[in-house]
Amino acid sequence: MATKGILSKGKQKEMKSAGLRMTGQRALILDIISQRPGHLAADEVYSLARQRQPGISLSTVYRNLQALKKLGLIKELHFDDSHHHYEVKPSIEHHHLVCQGCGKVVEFGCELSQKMMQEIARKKGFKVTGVEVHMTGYCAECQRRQE
Amino acid sequence: MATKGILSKGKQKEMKSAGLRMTGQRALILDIISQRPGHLAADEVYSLARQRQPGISLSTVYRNLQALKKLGLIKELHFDDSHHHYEVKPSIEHHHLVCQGCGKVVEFGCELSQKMMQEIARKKGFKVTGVEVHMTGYCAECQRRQE
DNA sequence: ATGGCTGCAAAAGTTTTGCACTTCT
DNA sequence: AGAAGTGCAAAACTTTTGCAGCCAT
Repeated sequence: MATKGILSKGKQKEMKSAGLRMTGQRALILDIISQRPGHLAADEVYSLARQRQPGISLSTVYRNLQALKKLGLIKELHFDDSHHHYEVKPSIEHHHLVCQGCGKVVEFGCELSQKMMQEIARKKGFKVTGVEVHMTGYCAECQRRQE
Repeated sequence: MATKGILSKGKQKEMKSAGLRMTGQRALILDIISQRPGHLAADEVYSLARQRQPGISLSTVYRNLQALKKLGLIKELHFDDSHHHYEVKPSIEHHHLVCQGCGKVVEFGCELSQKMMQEIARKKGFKVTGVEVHMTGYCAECQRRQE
C-alpha cells in the first residue's frame, strides 16, 4: 500500500488513537486532494479516484471525506453551489474569492481575519475554532468583458 | 393583495424593470423572511407559508427564493448543513458564528470585514460585490458542559 | 479475532424542471 | 395577446445508510 509519505508520523498516531485505519482507498483520496491545488467536489474526487482504482465506490469517497474532515486533515468548503468542496487543511489560513462571471476561484491570505477571530471570540464568549471568509465579485477580465 | 409596505417604491420599480411581478405568493415569502430574525431554510419558509396560504407549493417557494435572491432582496447563506438558508439582505453587513455543540447561530457585525474587502479588491483586481464571514466554535454554555 | 472498511444497492433529502393552466399588464 | 407565475408530479442530484463480506491491526 502506498501510504508512506502521505501522513506524518504524528498524524498516523492521531488516526490510530481515533480507531481509524489507513486503507488504500483512504490514502488514495487523501493523496488526490493533496495533489490538487484548490478544491474539489465529491464527484470530482470520485472520478479522479476511479482513474487510479476503478473499483472504488462513491460511498467510500463520501465516507472517507467525512472521516478525513473529522480528523481535521481536510476542510469542507461551502460555496454557492449545492454541493460541498474539499481541500487539504492548509498550515496558513486562506480564504476564497469567487468570480460571478466565470466561476474562477482565487485564494487569498489575510492577517485581518485572525484579528477578527480574536475580537469576536472575546465579544461573544465563544471558543472559535475556524474562520472562513468568502467573497464574491468580478475578476479583471470579466469586468472588461462587461464594458 | 397585501404587498404594500413590504417593498419600497424603488424596489418595486426595480422588479418591474427586471420583468418581474409582485404576486401574492412572492409577497408572502418575502414577508415571512423579513419578519423572522435570523435565517430560514427553504422548507421552513415553505411550512410557514402554508400556515398562511395552504395551497402554496414547494416549487413556488424555491422559484421565488431564486427570484428574490437574483433581485438582491434576500441573501443565501451556506452553513455546514446540506441545505441553504435565507435571510433578508441587511442594510449593514453582518456575519455568522455557528456553535458546533448546539447548532446555535449568532450574528455579529464587524468593520474589519469592510477593510478586508477593500484590501483584497485592490490586491486581486476584483470588483468585490459581497463578503461572507463564517466562524465555527463553541459557545459559552457548550464550553462549560464539556469540562 | 475483532472492529473498522468496502462495494453494492437502495433510500433519503434537497432542489429543479416540464406541463397545462391561471393571472397580471 | 403575451409574458410571467403557479401547482402538481416527476426527475435530477447530492449525500446517507443497511448489509454481507473483507481487511488492517
